[in-house]
Parts: sequence; C-alpha cells; structure tokens
Amino acid sequence: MTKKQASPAISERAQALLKALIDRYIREGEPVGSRTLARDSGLKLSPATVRNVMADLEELGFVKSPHTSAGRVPTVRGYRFFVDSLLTVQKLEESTVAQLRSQLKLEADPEELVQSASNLLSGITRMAGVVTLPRREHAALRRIDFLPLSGNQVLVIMVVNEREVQNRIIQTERAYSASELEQAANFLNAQFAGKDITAVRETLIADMRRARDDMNQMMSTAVEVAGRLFAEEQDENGEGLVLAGQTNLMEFRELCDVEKLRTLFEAFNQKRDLLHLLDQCISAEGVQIFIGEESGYQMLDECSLVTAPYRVEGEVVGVLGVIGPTRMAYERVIPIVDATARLLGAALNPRG
Amino acid sequence: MTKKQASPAISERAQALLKALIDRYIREGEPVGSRTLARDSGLKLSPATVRNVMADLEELGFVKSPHTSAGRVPTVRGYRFFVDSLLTVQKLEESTVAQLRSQLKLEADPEELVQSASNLLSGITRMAGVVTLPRREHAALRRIDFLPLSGNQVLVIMVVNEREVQNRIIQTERAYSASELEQAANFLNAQFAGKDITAVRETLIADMRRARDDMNQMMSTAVEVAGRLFAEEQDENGEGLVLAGQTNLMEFRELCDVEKLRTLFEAFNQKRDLLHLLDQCISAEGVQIFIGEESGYQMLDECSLVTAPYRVEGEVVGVLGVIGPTRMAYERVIPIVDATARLLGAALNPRG
DNA sequence: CCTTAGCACTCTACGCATGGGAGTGCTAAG
DNA sequence: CTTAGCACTCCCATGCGTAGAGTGCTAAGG
Repeated sequence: MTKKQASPAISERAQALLKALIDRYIREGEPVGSRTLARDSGLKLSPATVRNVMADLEELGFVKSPHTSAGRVPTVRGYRFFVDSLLTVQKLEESTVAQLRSQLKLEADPEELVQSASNLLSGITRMAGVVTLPRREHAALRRIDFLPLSGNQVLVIMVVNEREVQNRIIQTERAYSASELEQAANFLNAQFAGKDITAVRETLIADMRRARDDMNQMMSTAVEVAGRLFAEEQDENGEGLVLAGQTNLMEFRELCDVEKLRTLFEAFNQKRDLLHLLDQCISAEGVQIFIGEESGYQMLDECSLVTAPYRVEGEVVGVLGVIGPTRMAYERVIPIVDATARLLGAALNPRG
Repeated sequence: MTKKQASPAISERAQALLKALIDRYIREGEPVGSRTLARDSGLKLSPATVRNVMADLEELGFVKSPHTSAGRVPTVRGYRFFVDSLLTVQKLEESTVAQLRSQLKLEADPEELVQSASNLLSGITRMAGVVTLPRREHAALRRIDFLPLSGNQVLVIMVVNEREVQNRIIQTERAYSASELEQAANFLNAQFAGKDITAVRETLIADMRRARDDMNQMMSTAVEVAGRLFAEEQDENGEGLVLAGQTNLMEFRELCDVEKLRTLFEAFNQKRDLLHLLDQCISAEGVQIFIGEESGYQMLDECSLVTAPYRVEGEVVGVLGVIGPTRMAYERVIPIVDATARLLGAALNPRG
C-alpha cells in the first residue's frame, strides 16, 4: 500500500489493455493497433476508445509507436509494469518438470550438474541459459596435496566440499623437496581437514604474521604454499560461469542484426561483466528480472535476463538464469527458472 | 614430376593471372574484372586477352562469375591450386613472433597454455582460433588417489605427465571404506607410478581377467575403480578443444548472413565434429589446409581451416589452427599457424 | 596463330515515383 | 465518456528507367 501507488493513476481498463497489448506483442512480435486490440482484449470497446487509452499510456511512457502510423509496442517501462503487476505466471506443465528432474542427474559432479542445468534452461526456453558455478562461502577443506614440479613450481591439489577438486600450479620462492611438501600437506590435513576454508585462510594469515621469526620449516612451507593458493582462489575473473544455447538467440527477429549479435556474443565471451551482473542477483530472494537497458550493461540492449539464486543447505551459492529478447514469454520463463534453481540446489546437496 | 601434372595444361601466363586474381580477390573481396586484372597483373596484356584466359580458367573450373556481367571469383578448386602451387608464404614479422613468444608464458599449466594459444591465434589473425588439448599417447601416471563419497561414489584424482590433474566421480558396485581405498591407491602408486598409462590399463585389464576367482579385496578395488576411470578416459566426446575469437568471424562480409552464422556457431558449440576434423590433421606433417566444402563438414561451407600439429618431445600430441572465411590471407595465416604450433609445443615441454 | 580494339548485350544496383494499407489524431455527435 | 467518421501520415512493395561494370564475340592487326 505504501509503495505500490508509484505509477500514477492507471485505470483498471488501461491495465487490462496494456496487458492485452503486451501479451499480443510477445506472441506476434509486431506493433499492435487499436482495431486488433479492441477485438483481442475481451473488453467491449471500439477502436477509437482504445486509441484514447493508448494515447494516455503513451504519455505515461508504457508504450510507444515506432512511427506515426504503426501500432504500439511496449517500452521498457511497460514491460516492467507488466512483469511486476500484470503477469499471471503459468504453472509448469508436468512434462517440463519431468524433463528437468530427469536431466539433472543426481550423481554428477558440480561442474557437470551446472552444465546440464544450463543446457536444460536453454533447451526448454529456446533461449540462452546461464548458470554460475556454486561458490560456497563456507566450504569445508577435505584434503590438500602438494606435488613438486620442476622450476620451483608446486602442484597443489585441493578437495573441498566432499567432491570438488581444485588444482593449481604455483611458483614458489625456492624449490621444495617431495618430503618437505608431504610433511606440509600432512600437517595441513591433520590440522584443518573439515574446517571451513575461510577460517583456514584466516588462521594461516595470522600464523604467517606471528611466526615470522621462529617458524619451523614445515609451517613455513605450508603457509606459503597454501596461502598463495587461497589468495588466487579469490579472484575468479573469468570462468565461473556456464553458458549454453547462445545460438538460440539468433532465431529471434529482433536480434538478427549482425552488429547486435556481435556485441552480444562478445559479452558472452567476456563473461566478466555477465558474472558481475549475476552477482548482483545473488542477494535477491527469488526470481529477478532485468529488462533491456535496466541491467546497466548495454550489451544486453534488447535483451532481458531472468534470474534466480539457488541454494545448497539453505545457503545461496549461485545464480542461474535465462537470457533472451525483451519480447519473451515471461509467464513461461519465470516458473522454469524458478524450478530449475530449486532442482539444481537439490541436486547439489551433498547428501547425494 | 610424377604427380604434379594433375592439372591439365595450364600455362604460365594463366597461372600468373590466376594468382593475381586470387590475390586481388582476397584483398578486396569483390569479383575482379578483366580490366582491373590486366592493370594489376604486371603482365602487359589487354583486357580482351585477359578475358580469353579467363574463359579458359572458367572452363577448367578455377574461377566462376557470380552472374553474367560481374568479374570472376575463385572456386574451391582455384583456391586449392593457389595454395598448393602459387602461394608465396610471407616471412613472419618480428613483432608477431615477439607477440607469440611473450604471450605463451612458459610457467602456465597445459590448459592455460592451450587457452592462450587459441587466444593468440584468433587475436593475430582476427579470425577464430582452435587448439586441441594435448593428448599424449604415452602419458606417465604420476599419482592416483581415491576418496570415498556418499552413495557408492568414489572421487578419483589422477596426476599424469608431471602436471596434469584429472578427476572424476565414479559409481561403484558397493561402498568402499576410506582405508580400503587408501590401500588400493597405495598399491597402484607403488606398482605403477611413472609407468605409461596405456601399459597400466593393459596390465589392469589382464589382471582383471586372471584374478576373477582368487583376487584379494584390495586388488579388486583398485582394478575396478581405476579400470573404470581409464575406460572413461578414452572417449573425449566433447571438450578437449579450446576455441577463441569466434565473434571475429562476424566481421566478414561473406559470413554476415544470420543463417550461416547460426550453423557455424552451432558447430562451434558441438565441438564433436570439429574435434574429429582436427583429429584427421594430426597425422599430417606440417600445415594443412581445408578449403570450404573440402572438409566434408558443410558447417564450414564458406570457411577454410588452416591447421598444424604440435609436438612435445618429438611426439605429436595435438593440433591447432585457424578458422576463417575461404577468402583469407593464406600467405599470412600459414606461417602464423606454423609458428604457433612450434611455440606451443616448446612451451608444453615438461623441462619447463 | 595469338593479341587487340570495338561493339552489342546482359545483369546489377540505385534512385524515384506510385499506390495501397494500416493506423493514427481529431472532431463532432450520441 | 464513448463512438463513428474523416483526413492525414507513414511504411512498404512494386515498377520503371538509368548508369555502370563486365562479358562474349567478331574482325582487324601484328
């Protein structure tokens, strides 16, 4: 009540017409005129009346005409109002749910799961799917191993959260022997196995400061090597995001301009910006929608993004969503994104 | 001498004109007419004479005109003859070599190296780069570890070739305890560390058969688990291929048709077919070129593929290349692909 | 016999005008 | 407030005419 008066004075009838217009436009993709709308809306109104209403809606910025004598198309603002207030979300068909459930096989490792979730999203919606890799703030270290390589390099293998393996090659100040590294690994495993990874990092950093002078060789090795690994762990400036079905977007009339496609696909390749955008959704409770320019990223100019965070054990660990043209069937896409988020969360649950 | 008479009777002059035509067409991208060609070729010929020669070349299938009164463009056959017999490969500029050398930093792990090689190829040629992951027939097993998961699953971590980490979750017949798995791993590490991975596989399969009846528990575990891992190792039906710069292809006039782009990008997403195609090049000695339909894959209809295998310690372990429009500057691309293959091979050398 | 000039012919691309169709805004009447 | 009527605007498909480029052919010249 306090907040929803935002849109100034838009009558029931105008809303109904706006909804009819957007529904129609989403289906057909062409500007819709007063005659069509009068027939379509169900309301018993003449085209002339509809025209009057349209003039109002245009003034308010909900619709616009591409040129003097075309019908009206929704503006971003129109879509916004539509998804916020007018939309009646469809229930998912049984077959869709079944498809989702069956394709998200429980026994896969996280990366595979995320991959198939992305495929599913793109397959079912016929648009582009996007899923961030799960990133748990509270990740339990299960095992860490070091292997010496040539040239002062060390191969670090870390198992977290029961089933995620991370490995990295790091450059060290000096060469370490296999036994030194083994000792270090044993120490870390004994000390920290099962502990939260951020806690481990903090402990190690603290130790590092404290131990400057009287540090035995083993601790020094462990701290240096593991500390560096954790440091690198932080900045995921690239991967961490699985896309699928980008080519589906080429099907849409409104995106068929090569220039648009180019910027869009370049954005997909970068991943950076997309990841940032998705990170913003991680705090939202449920499904969130960015329409066209709302995202702030102009690469998604004529696109919308429908996202939902997904949870493991109640904790939000990632975001998934669908990218498609602004003119998309929101009432169908929203429940799909929502359901997929739930199912992916469930599938990632370590209880297996 | 025995083989090169293949093309029936094509005079020196005709060859010179064909070369001039293709050079020009590659530069300008438009059908080239007799007047232009007469000026361009360096030969002192009138347009009329050139027209006569063109008629011959057209009869032989080296060129064709898009319509009655346009100039001529090369056919696939024309390109083929061009790259086989007419091409004078440019030497690489110093700056390009420097760029290649500096970007392929030696300390990276193989996956990163392959990624940056692909980026380099696409960046320098302004087309799409593609690199297969190195796959050594003779890969030394360095270490193997098993970790029990819930639900009869086992996490297998394997280090091969000093610095490549592979991990996989496998489903087992029954649950194994941590200590069982540790024993199995210890056994395998003791027995097989440093051994060639195919040899390990064969030994294990043999053992499996022989030991059916009097097999102690440990061996059984090891054989089952590791055997399954190696089995899955075989079919890389998907990944194993790193692409870069696909969007560069949108720049080219001849590919700017959305339908073409769609099939092309779908092919990129599949990766399967592309991988097969590249696998065929692995046996070639040096640079190999597929022009248009020659590849046998129609997705590369108006594209060419320039590839070269790369070696580690004398053994061919992968293929890299460039995908671009048929109308590409072969004399520039070929040495780039060649050099990149050499440098990538060198960078992958385990001597670090 | 090969080369060249000349010429008629063909095809594309472009600019321009034309007409139909769709849809609007406005006005005046119900 | 709603509606019918009407003039107006704009897009778009179509057709036409022209300019330009380039060819093939023929006949003359080396």
